[in-house]
Amino acid sequence: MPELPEVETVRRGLEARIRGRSIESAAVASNRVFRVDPQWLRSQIVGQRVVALDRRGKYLVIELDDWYWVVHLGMTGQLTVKGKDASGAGSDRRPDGFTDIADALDRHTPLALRFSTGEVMTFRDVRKFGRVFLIAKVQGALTDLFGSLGLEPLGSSYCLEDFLKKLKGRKTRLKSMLLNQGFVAGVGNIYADEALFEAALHPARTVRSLSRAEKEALFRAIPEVLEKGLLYGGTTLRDYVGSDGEPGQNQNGLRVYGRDERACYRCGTVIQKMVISQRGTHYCPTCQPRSRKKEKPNVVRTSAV
DNA sequence: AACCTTCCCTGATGGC
DNA sequence: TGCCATCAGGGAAGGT
Repeated sequence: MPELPEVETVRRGLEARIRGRSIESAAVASNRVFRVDPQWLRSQIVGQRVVALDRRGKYLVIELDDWYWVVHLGMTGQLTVKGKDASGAGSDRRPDGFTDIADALDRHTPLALRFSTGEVMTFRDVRKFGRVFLIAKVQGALTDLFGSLGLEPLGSSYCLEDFLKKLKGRKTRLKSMLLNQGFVAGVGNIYADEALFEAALHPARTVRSLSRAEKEALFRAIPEVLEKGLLYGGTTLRDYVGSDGEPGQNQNGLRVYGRDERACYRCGTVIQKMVISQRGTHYCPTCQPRSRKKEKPNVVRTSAV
């Protein structure tokens, strides 16, 4: 599930591989991921150069000469680049393995393009929860798309004052708040659970039940778990791969997500799973008590690590 | 306005 | 072996 660390890993990979390159040819197939007419998109991006790669929350922004080409990977989206010598070259084939760029399309791959240098980039999305936009580069062009997004947790703009302002007057549960991109952009189901564990907060607690110290703990925990995910190249549970096609490694470092019925690394208690906002939610009932922590927390340590 | 629920979509998985 | 139900979840849309 591509969340901020996964999207940022893809962005960095693309930065190294396609920035400055020109799109020589492209193929698109009708697919619900396109939020613009796919043939129109194709006609507009061919001949354009990749000027920059940016990210806002879970959105990847591929800046072309005249367009912002915005991609959201949804649940299973994969944006990968293969070098010109990456696949078996037949006698009648291009060095990249495709006679025609349209040959790179398949049932789950509605978009493929070739750069002037020979690399081929494809967008694959099995479950079609991804989205592709093409927006003209004019002042405020991305406001419609990004205007409602919340704080950017890894940016220098991320500050406690704004965070507290966002939480003010809210009654929603912590897990729901973290999943809502209007509070903090880029957190998804996995990192929400990890952040709540890191902050020692029960996911079903409400925003208004938090003490000042607890809000500060959550404020700090969010970028902490995202940075860790980024350090390990993202979390791969099933579909996620970076732009090089390689999975991430952060799944090995998760503290609670997917660990229900196993022992908490911190205290040994069995990790529980519940559903909040229709999402599987994992937590340690000892480390993340539902009622507010006592003045003198008495954490029992039954196992190391 | 704030908050919650439903729905989209497909492959993997488990029960029988 | 095959068939069917269930599960996973980001975010838009609809409901309260």
